[in-house]
Amino acid sequence: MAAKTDLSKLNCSLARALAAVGDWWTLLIVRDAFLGVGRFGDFQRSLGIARNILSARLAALVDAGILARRGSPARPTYGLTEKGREMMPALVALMQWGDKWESAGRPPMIATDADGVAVRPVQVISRAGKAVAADQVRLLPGPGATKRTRDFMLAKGRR
Amino acid sequence: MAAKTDLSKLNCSLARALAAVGDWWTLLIVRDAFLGVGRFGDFQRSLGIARNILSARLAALVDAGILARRGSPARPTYGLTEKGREMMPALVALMQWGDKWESAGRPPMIATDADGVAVRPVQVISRAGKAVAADQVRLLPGPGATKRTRDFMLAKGRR
DNA sequence: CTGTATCCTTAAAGATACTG
DNA sequence: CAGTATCTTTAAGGATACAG
Repeated sequence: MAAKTDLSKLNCSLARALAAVGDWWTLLIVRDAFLGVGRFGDFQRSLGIARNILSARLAALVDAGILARRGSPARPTYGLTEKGREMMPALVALMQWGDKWESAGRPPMIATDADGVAVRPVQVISRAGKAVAADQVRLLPGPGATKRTRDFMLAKGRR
Repeated sequence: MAAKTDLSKLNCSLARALAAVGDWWTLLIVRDAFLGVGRFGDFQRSLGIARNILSARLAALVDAGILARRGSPARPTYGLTEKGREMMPALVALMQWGDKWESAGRPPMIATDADGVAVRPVQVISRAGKAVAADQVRLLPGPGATKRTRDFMLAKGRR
């Protein structure tokens, strides 16, 4: 990072999402939270992260409304909020991508439904309910687009 | 990051995915590539990234097999490979999360199908074809899990 | 056990000049 | 236009000691 540009200014939801959770530790902490980890010490041992960094990350996640501190202040538990839980599809999609392309076909971890049956690969689904292939997905300006963004996207979006 | 631990050692697909694409610029470059950007200069202007950084990131992405250099060596075009295109669901999921939680309901950009109709929010879908709520998704050890990972996940995974 | 406070190292990012 | 080569800055991360 170092002297990094502020991603949250880029007028892009992806950039904002990354600004909120855009480093390794943050997403891995969220993953641990999904796994049921809640204690400071458990995060620390699970991830091998330095205590001060973990402290800062947890505070940032609470600040961002992704985690919530619960229980006794002296010995709190960190749990996902709704905002945090809604990261699940992105997390699973990333994990599946890693499974397929970076784990040589031997995934250390798989996402399942409540019955323990592996879920489908996450897909982009059209309004009509059909899977949309990656090269068919288009990114178009939304209501929050600036003129600059709009011009850029329309110029480049023609394919 | 500075003296960072090597994420690719964590035996976690998410960590490996993050190790491959785990910084802001990388994902934003991939996003631009989805938008049709292919030229060095266009990436540079679009993102406001320093030339040397862009150069390094593009090389890393090519090296990781996410982008491919095509056309004349003197004036190449960077295009997504299949591995790159398969990041789309994760990218869209992250973008939608940013839309909902970080863009005050005015998304600068929306994902649509080929007809320009906004796609559904990305969901985790069970083998049987039903949406799985975030708190119903379970993460279980896969074939590549080490004993340590397995023990950890089973201990924490009980909910 | 859950942090906070320091100190230190290092690598990531920026700026910029230069080359093919 | 598409990079490479330097140089500098800065902040992220690690280690560790200390506090409640």
